[in-house]
Amino acid sequence: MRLTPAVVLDAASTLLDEAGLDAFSTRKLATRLGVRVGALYWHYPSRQALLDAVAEQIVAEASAAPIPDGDWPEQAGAMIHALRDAMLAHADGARIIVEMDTPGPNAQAYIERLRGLLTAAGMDPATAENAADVLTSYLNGYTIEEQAHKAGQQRATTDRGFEFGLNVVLAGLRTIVAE
Amino acid sequence: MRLTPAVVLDAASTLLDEAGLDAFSTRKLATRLGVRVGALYWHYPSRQALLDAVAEQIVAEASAAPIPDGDWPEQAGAMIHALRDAMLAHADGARIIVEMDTPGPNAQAYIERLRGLLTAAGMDPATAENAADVLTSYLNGYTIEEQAHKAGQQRATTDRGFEFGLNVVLAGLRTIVAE
DNA sequence: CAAGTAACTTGAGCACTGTTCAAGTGTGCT
DNA sequence: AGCACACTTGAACAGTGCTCAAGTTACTTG
Repeated sequence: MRLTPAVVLDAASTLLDEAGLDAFSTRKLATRLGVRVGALYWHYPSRQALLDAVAEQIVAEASAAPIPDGDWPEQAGAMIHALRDAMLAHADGARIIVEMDTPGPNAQAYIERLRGLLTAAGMDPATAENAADVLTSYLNGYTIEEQAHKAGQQRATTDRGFEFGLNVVLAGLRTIVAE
Repeated sequence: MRLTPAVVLDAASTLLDEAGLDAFSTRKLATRLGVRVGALYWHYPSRQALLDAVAEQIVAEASAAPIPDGDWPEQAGAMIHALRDAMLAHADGARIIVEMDTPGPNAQAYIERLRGLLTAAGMDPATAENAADVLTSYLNGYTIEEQAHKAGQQRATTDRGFEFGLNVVLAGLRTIVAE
C-alpha cells in the first residue's frame, strides 16, 4: 500500500505511544511501515515535522472536548483539563506539545480560544495573554514532570496534586479580575 | 594535565552554554579537553550523569542567593526567582534541571527548604508539597518555553510575563493559607 | 491503447551519536 | 627497581537524522 501523510502520522503516533519520545526514530517508523527511511522524507521534511503533526493531533483531541457553560474560571479550567487529558493519553504527550517547533492551526486556535475566554472575563489583551501563559506554563511544567518522573504513581494522586495547583492559579487570577 | 571530575564538569558547563543542550555531545566535550571520549567515562558513567552534575551546579548557584526577611510569599518568590536566574544564566538551563535523572543533594535541599518555608507559613506537609509543586511547575514550564521559543524577545518582556504569573500563583496560595 | 509525466520509493551513503573495553601508559608507593 | 593502581587510548558496536541519484509505480494526456 502506498504511503500517505495520514498513514505515516498514524503509525508515528502509535510508535510514539509504544516506545516513548526518546526511542522514537525514523528508522523504527519506517520498519513498522515496511518501507525505507527515505520514503518518510517525501511526506514529512524532518523527524521534528512529524512530531509537530502528532502534537497538532493531540491538541485536536483536546479541542474536541466540550467546554461546559459556567463562569470563566470553570471554562478555563475545563480547557486546561482537556489538554491535560489529551497529553496524558499519549506517552510523553506533554513534551511532544512543548517541544513543538512551529505551532499549527490547532495549537493556535486553542490558545486563541483560551485568551478569548479571558478577555471576555474582563481582562485586557495583554493581561489575558499573560494569564493564558500562567495556565499553560503550569500545565506543561506539571505534566512534563509527571510523565518523566512519576510514572509509578497512581493517577489519582497526581491528579489531586494537579487539581490543587490549577485551583491555586485560578484563585490567583480571580483576584486580578476582581482588582 | 590529568582529568578530574571537576575539570570535566567545568568544560561540560562551558560547552553546554556555547552549544546548547541538543548540540552537547561527549565527543565535542572530549575534543575540547584534548582527550578521547573513553576518558570521560572513567569520571562519569554516562552523558546524563554529567548533565545531572551540571544541573546540581545550577541549583547550587540558585541556593547561594540570599533569601531576604519578609513574609512567606516574599521568601518563596525570592527562592523561585533565584532558581530562575540560575536557569537563565545557562543555555537550556531549565531543560537541564527538569530532565535531571536523579536529583542530587542540592536539588533535594532546595525543595526541602521551599517546603519548609511553606509549612512554617501554616500549611500542613501535604499541602506544602503541593504548593511547592505549583511554584516549581510554573517556573519550569514558563522558563523552558522561554528558553526554547522566546530567544529573540527582550528579557524585560519575558520577565514581566513571569512576574505576573508568579504573583498570580502566590496570590492563589495566599487564599489557601487564609482559608 | 501508447507515451509521457508526475508521484513516489529505494539503496546506498554521509556524518554524526552514546557507550564499551582490552590493551597501553603514566604516577606514586614500597 | 619493581609493583600496583589510576587513568587513557584506539577501536569498535550499534545506532541516529538526513540526502539524493536512480529506479519504480500510477495517472493523465494525445
